[in-house]
Amino acid sequence: MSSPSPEAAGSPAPRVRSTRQKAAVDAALERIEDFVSAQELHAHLKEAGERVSLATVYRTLQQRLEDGDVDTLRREDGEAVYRRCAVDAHHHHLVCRVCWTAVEVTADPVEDWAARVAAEHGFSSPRHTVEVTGVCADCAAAGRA
Amino acid sequence: MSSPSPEAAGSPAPRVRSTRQKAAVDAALERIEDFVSAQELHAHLKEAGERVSLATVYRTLQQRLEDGDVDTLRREDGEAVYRRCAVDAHHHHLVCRVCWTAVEVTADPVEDWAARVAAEHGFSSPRHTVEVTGVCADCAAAGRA
DNA sequence: ATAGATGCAAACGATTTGCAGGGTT
DNA sequence: AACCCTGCAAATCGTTTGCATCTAT
Repeated sequence: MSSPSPEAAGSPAPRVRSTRQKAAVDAALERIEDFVSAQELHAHLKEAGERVSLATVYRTLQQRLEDGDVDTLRREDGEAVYRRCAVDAHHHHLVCRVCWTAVEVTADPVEDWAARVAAEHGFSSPRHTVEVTGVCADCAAAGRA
Repeated sequence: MSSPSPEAAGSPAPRVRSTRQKAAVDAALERIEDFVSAQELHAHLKEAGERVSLATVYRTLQQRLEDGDVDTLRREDGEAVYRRCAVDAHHHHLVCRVCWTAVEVTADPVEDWAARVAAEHGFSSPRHTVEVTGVCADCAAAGRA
C-alpha cells in the first residue's frame, strides 16, 4: 500500500527537481524549531520576502512528509502542524486483529505512567509490556470485523 | 475565565431545555462506545430514523463538551471525534519479578491512551494488555534483586 | 408569552486540485 | 525539448453561524 520501491528496469532518474520555493520551505523548516502550520510557514516566507504560493507550501510539506523528513500532528483546532523530523523515543505497536497490519505509535503517557506507579509502590527497575489491538478501518469497512 | 457559577440573585432558572434531538444525540453517544465524529453520529441518527440536523448534532456535542460529558480528540485527518466520558476504571497489576507480589493499580492514563491511539488511526473495538513488573521494596532491601 | 432550540443554507477556514504557463534537467 | 513544478482560482470538506420558525417551560 506504500513505497512501491524503486523502478524495475533502468528507470527515469531523480524525478524530483530542486527549486527556489522548495529550498525556501526547507530553510524555513530548518530555521523554525517548533511545529508550524502550513499557513504560518507561508506567512513567514512572505514576511521574509520569499515568494512562494500557499499551494506550493502545502505540496512541499506533503512531499517532505512522505519522505519522512518532517513530523506532523494536529493542533486542537484541527490545523496540521509540521516540524523537521527529529527521530526519537521508543514506540509500541497498534495491531489489527484481522489483517495484522501494525502501526507504530509512541506511548509516552504509558512510559510515564509505568514509571510513576512503580515508583509510587516502591518498585525498582520497572519494565513494561503494552499491546493494543483493534480492527483497522479497512477491515471494518470490508466487514471482515 | 469560565463558569461564572450560578446566579447571584433570584435568577432565570435552568436555561437549557431538554429536547427530542438532544435526547437522541445522548442516546447515540450512549449506544456507541467508540469515538465517533459528528458526521458519523449524524449518519447513525438518520439511519435510525431519528431526524436531527447536522448543525444540531454539532451544537449538542459542543454543549456536552463544555459540560464535560464527552471527551474529544482529533483523528489523523483532522476530523474531531467524541466519546461519552465513560469512567470504566478497570485496573491492572504491578508485579514483583522476584516474589510475585501483585499490587492493583488503576491505569486511567493507559486506558485513555489506548483508546486514543486506536481512534486516531481509525481502529475500532480497541483492546489492550498492560503489564508492569519491577522489584518490590522488600526484595530489593533483602538483596534478592 | 418568552427565550432557548432547531433547521436550512450561507459563510468559513484549512487543505486539495485542475489547468496553463514557467523552470529544471 | 520533455516533464516536473508553480501559481491561481475553483473545488472540497468539516465545522460554524445568521435568521426565521418552533417549542419547552
